Amino acid sequence: MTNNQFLYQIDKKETKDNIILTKYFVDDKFDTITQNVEIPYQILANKDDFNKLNINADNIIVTPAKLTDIDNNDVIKIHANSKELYDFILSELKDINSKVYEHDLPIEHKYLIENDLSLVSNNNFKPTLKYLSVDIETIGQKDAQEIIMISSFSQLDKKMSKVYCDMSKITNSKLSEVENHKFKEFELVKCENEEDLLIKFQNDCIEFSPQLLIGWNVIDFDFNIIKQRLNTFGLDFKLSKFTGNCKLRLTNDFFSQSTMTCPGILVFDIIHVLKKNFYEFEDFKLDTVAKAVLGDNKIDIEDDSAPDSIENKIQAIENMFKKDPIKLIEYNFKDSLLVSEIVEKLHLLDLVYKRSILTGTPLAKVKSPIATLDIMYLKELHKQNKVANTNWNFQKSQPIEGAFVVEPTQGFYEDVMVLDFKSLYPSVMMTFNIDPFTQNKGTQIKAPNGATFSNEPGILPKLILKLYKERDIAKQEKDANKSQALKITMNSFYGAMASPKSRYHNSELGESITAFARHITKTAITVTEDLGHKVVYGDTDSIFVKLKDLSPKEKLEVKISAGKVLEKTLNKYYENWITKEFRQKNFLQIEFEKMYSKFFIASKKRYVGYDEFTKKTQFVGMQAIRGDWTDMAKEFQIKLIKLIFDNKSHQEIEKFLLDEISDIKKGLFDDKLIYTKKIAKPLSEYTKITPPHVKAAKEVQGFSGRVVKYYLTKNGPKHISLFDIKKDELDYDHYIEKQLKGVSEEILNCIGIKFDEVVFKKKQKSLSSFF
DNA sequence: TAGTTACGGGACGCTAG
DNA sequence: TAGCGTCCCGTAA
Repeated sequence: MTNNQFLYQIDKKETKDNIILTKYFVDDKFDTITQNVEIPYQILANKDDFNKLNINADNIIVTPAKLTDIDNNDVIKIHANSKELYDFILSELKDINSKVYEHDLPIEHKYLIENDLSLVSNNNFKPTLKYLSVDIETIGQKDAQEIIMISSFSQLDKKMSKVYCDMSKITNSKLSEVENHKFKEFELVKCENEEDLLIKFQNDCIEFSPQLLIGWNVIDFDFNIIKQRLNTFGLDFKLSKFTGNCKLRLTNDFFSQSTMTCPGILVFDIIHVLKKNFYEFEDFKLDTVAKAVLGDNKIDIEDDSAPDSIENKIQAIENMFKKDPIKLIEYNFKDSLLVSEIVEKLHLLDLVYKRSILTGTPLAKVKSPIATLDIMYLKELHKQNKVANTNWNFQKSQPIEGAFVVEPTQGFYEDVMVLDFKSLYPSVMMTFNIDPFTQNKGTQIKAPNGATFSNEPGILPKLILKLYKERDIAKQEKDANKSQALKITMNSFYGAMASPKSRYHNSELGESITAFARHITKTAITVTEDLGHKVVYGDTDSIFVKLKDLSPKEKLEVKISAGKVLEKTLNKYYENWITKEFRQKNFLQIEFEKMYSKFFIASKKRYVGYDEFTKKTQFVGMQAIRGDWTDMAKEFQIKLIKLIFDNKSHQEIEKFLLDEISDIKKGLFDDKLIYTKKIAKPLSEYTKITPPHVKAAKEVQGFSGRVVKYYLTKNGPKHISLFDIKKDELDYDHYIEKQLKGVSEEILNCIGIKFDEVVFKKKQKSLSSFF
């Protein structure tokens, strides 16, 4: 047996007598190894309280846990030999209002913590899960879909490049063409019917035995339908060689995401993996992401005249299946391939594995900050022979006051430099020793909100410091993924502490973090302005500074070195403050990050800057980057800013505006006047007001889905699937007044151009020339 | 089963007149 | 019909 093993999944099964954990490991040959452990039903309870109970001790084993709780009470471990007894003891303890510790902790996590199991047995082992990327194509109306194809691709085995196709559904005249076609990249598995297709796919999957299934929206769509269709034919939803079926937990509510688990197989929807690792794209269509990541594109199946409504897409697939089944088969395969290529190009799974290994959190849970913090924290806490409370039924608490944002003066500026604090919240937690177990234990450290912390090193700061140091090493080794994994983990801890769902949550502690952060950013502003510079803006951990006596004509190097001087001054200030006032090691660090030679600030959280380092214009928070503005307006704003940054004349800018208006009225931008907005809750719950996108959605019969695309017509909002170019007249005045003016008025104002005057003058002119 | 708060700005819909 | 509070979405950090 090799010692290169990675624990990638851990399942539990409750029996009458005990709990059985199944551990799934992957080794360096990509094989799965399983191991079962039996765990007794166990309770951590307050010793004194338990002794008050009159319980027959024959069936239970009580051992001292050698742990104490936060109030220094002794804790005992109660082993019950049955679920029944366990439940009984619990209810007895509850009756006398006794504390039970860490009882909400999932048993798998408890096991990992108590046994201090490393997820990899050999630290140099870089695990890889054998995955199968899956995509299906269907025909038929919603809720009555039939699967016509399933494609699969594995990064580790070319033989798994397959498209399973139901040949019985292919148009007769095309059948021989498909049968004789030689597909280069994959094997076409010819199936007699849908049932045959499902069985063949299922058998191949079981035989191949991947550790991971991936795809695009693969749980909510592909596997959901695969499950339904298997059940229709009386077949089990089984994809794994290990005992048990796959479980699909779809969430109908609008907030959480669906999950799927199989014995020994994890299932990742790559969309969610990307989002959880802070990747950003224009949207999360496979097409868009593939293009951004790979520069590649899918075979285009969409009819250009019919932008992506779901109905149209279904229709397009049906049409292609009839007219050109070979193309659809290739298209189907390409989807599976693209998902794999995205994953490989970004080393996305490697990032997830690293997060798991670095935090000791099972792969399925790394996306949860609370679970991650819990596992890391409890390991340390137990080492100190302490035990945490159970977070029984958390309640919504008063929101914690958050960050400080500078009220800016709207307008254009030149040479604005951005300095920001590196990982501000983690560095605050380390510097000020913020931890539930150091809280109220001494007054050496006093937060602006009144919370006090001792100098005795806390667990949370220690955890962060460990990650912080590892990140430095990762940076030196140029391991971008490892560095990113550590950054994500560090930054997630504040969120976990500030959530009432976390067992460590308390408002005063949460407040202390943000209060320190506000204080620090405000001090940075004071110190900077005392030097005579001007702070134009700032948000949470950043300040935007216009340096005094710095001519725009100065060379870039001169500007940069001036920025570095300020950076140094500020860092010296904080070093001094922390060591003198708190006698702590200082982790606060501000860095000269950006140099905007051209800068426009619209309001808090909305600005544009031309970055001298990247040589790119960055839009932050502006309409130009918001998904709920029309393309026409967004593109106009970008062009307008460019004209102004390029110092174009007023005449030129006014002409640009007037030309745009006339082009809109000529209908040249009709395809860029579509509004896109998400439906955030079930349609029936919009009771207070009916926003335009909801109106548009309500007119579509049986509307399902979360994205609404609509036009604004003279008769109000109209969903694009119901829009009829002959009957519905686009409301150009609305688009000019709301969209065009909306994205440009405040900008034009700042350079002394009044939108209304320009547009109004034009009207007068055209009228006079008309008469 | 679940990280947080701050913020801008359009549209709606009630209220006063 | 103007003014204003509220809902709603998408965003910054």
